[in-house]
Amino acid sequence: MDPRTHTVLIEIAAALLATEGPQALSTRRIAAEAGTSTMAVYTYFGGMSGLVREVVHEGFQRLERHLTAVRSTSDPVADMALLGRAYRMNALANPHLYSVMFGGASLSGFSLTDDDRQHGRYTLTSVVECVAKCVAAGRFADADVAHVAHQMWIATHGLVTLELGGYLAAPLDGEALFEPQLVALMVGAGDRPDAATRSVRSSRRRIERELSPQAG
Amino acid sequence: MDPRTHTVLIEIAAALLATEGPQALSTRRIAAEAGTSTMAVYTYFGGMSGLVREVVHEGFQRLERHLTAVRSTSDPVADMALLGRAYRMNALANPHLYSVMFGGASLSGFSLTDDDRQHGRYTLTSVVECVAKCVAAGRFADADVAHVAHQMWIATHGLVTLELGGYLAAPLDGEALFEPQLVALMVGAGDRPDAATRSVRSSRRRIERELSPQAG
DNA sequence: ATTGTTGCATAACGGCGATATGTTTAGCAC
DNA sequence: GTGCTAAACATATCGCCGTTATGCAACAAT
Repeated sequence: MDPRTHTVLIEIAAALLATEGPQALSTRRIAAEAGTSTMAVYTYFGGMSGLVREVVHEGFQRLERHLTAVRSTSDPVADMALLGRAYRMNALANPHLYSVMFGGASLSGFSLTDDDRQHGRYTLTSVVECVAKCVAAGRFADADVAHVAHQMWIATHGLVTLELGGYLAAPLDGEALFEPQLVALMVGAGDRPDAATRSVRSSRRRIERELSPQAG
Repeated sequence: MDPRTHTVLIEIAAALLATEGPQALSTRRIAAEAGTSTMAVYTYFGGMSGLVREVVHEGFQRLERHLTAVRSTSDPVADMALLGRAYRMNALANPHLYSVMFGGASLSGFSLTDDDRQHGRYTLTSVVECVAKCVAAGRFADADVAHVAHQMWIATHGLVTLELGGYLAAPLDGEALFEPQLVALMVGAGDRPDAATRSVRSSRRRIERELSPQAG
């Protein structure tokens, strides 16, 4: 059992999924790129499904890392917007992976187990904590925190999947819809419209400020 | 060119997709069930993708029929909730079809064209009209109607896809999240919380009333 | 009647996931 | 060192897939 081959196979599969999409994932192709035979996929992962499962777990971990990497500011509502941005950007950066993770993109009989989905639900913990902060700060109404967190997740997921599916065309594309969508939900959660708008806009400015040094 | 064979193939494909999922869709299986050969799929649809495309178009039409079949009441906000219910119920009744339509469930290299997606966007026309009514009735703020309609669509789509993916588990399943999600968005659109809650609840009672004679 | 076209059956091709069957290698008791 | 065992991997094969090529019967037009 060579742990290097194990990781190499996952990385190659992830790269193939990212660059050429689900239909590029085949045992023969992966084995060829790894310089081994198709049997490696079976000895290490029990088959194609097992390998895809590992790639999906990797995707969940990456998503979780992106979300926990969001630094909290003094404005919890702005933090929520930052969380949404991080979530959306991660999905847009890895569209095929996101589809397999949440879209149930049925690739050659692969399907997630309840265990896999449990990883996906951890996505919510960051959001729940943020909603709790918003409530504690008096910005959101003292409603069911889990409900509100789910609403944020659902809306962002819906936006992302429709965007990935090509259903949000310019001029009303995902970018133009993201902020008003968040503001509407925040107002629905009890925040004042002007305050929510300010928080969301400030989160955008913060992102732009952080990205500009990298672009320059 | 037998138009009956044409329709029979589509119906069989749709039935297979509905009952056994995407992986049951194969030219050989469909041809066997239709009592013909695999060539029929190619003479009529040019290949598997063409057949799937017809099934998807059928799905869009069925969705549109479900949405336009929603009778408008005296309360446009309740109408919006009824629209959302019809959308969700249609998706839950045809989960595999919905995945192919919007989830980009990559089955054997099939992918939607911009023309296909245009059909999907017609989904919005019912919603846009309903939002316009809500604004006209003074229930929603006089904001961008297209934005609000998109928000409704996005949220309902997000709820449905997460539900289909198995990510909304009891006790916070799709059923428990549907109404608060709608209320939050309606409040975000400018409606008063108590009024929105009443409208959504009345829409649920209306549905229950209409379904009870069928159940008995 | 002949010709061309259409509709579909049959067979074949390349590629897929998966399995069966070697073959080679690694670890280890002695 | 030798011999044994088990794992890692290669090769070949099976059944299924979408697709294409080929053949053939029915029919239309001339």
